[in-house]
Amino acid sequence: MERGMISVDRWSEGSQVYFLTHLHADHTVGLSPRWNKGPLFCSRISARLFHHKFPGFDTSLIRSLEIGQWHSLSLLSLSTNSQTTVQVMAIEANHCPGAVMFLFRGAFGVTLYTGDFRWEVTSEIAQMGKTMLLNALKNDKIDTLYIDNTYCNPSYSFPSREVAAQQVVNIIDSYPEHDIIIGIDTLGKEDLLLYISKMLKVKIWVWPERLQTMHLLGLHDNFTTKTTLTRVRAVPRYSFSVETLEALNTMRPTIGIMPSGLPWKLKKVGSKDKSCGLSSLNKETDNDLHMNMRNRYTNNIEKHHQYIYTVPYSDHSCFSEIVEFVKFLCPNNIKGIVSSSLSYVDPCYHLHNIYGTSSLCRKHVTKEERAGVEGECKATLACDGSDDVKLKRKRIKQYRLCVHKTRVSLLRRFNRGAKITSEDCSDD
DNA sequence: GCGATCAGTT
DNA sequence: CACAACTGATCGC
Repeated sequence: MERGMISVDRWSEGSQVYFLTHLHADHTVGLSPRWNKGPLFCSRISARLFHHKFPGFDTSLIRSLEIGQWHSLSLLSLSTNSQTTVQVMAIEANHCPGAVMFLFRGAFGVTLYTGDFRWEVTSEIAQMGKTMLLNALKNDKIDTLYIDNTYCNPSYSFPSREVAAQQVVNIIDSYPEHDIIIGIDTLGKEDLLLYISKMLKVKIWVWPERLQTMHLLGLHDNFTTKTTLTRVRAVPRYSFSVETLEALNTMRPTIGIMPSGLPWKLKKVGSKDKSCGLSSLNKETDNDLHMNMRNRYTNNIEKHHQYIYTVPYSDHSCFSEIVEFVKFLCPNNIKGIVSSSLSYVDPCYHLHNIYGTSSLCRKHVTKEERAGVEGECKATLACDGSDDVKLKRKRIKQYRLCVHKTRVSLLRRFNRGAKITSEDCSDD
């Protein structure tokens, strides 16, 4: 962020202080148990989870910040070569447990780094965040907003997580005799699982390592590692596939649910019929009754495979929420955090029209628009050669028999728990 | 043998 | 297709 001074979710360059918004893997690239470049600031929950993710990490480096309170840091200003005070406040990001935004105030002005965040107008937590931001900013304007632009494109639109969670419950309800598999990551979507657990009055199976995380979050009462106790299981997303579901269905009727903000477009022409075959499942007996029920409960939910539903449950803001957020803050400059997505091409391009209604910011916008166009050109240029690059990069694959698992993968497996794909893992 | 990076997956 | 978040392979030291 501030070169040589402050890094947020960046761990390789040299800074005086480091900030972690949350513990998802794409924000901890470069962090390891041996990392020791300087003090690391994060929320209290992230601090608690930190040792679980990086056992052996030098705990004296970790500083947990109280959410909603200003903290002062004395840093060396590289431009004036003298000590300068920077204030920072952690603000609830409403993304995953422990996730926060960081609001900085210093000689460089006011900067807000959102990390990943969800700005759900209906959610109390987002309202708290809003109040917190208002109180913190008072009359100050944000000079630079680093924003989670993951879904910063008008085509991304999805309901609140409350609504999506109910959709999930409805799906499960409509398959009373089925096992249910839900794809999740190592952190996040706990609220969805809790909602399911409470509404259906069942515990939810998670893999052993995930149960430890639940313990650390104080949520373990609603979870178990005993398969016999429940028909609802949350499994690692990377072990969730069509093949997995088909394999499971040879043993027990099983439905997979993938909570995701992605707008899955079901393209299969004429897929909703006998072409799906229903294979060996004896579903057809009660088909009519249940199909009617399912249709009623699950309209506008994507069933993109015979056994798989995707539900628009997202921990990132949808486009309209991003617009709301930017309108609310009206920052002088906007920078997208996510650089890989299409939306990065011009995070401000999609936003510029909202400035049209807000003359206060107009002059800053034109600057941003220019930046956006520039970025777009660069992206286009990069794309021109992409096929070539891809061809060059595409190496001849050597299909060695890899009996040998690397130490890294074994360690990762050990740390995260084995990749659980089915009905194994008896008890804790 | 390690971290860093690439490739591939849902 | 897209994305985030992940695993596993490979590269370079």
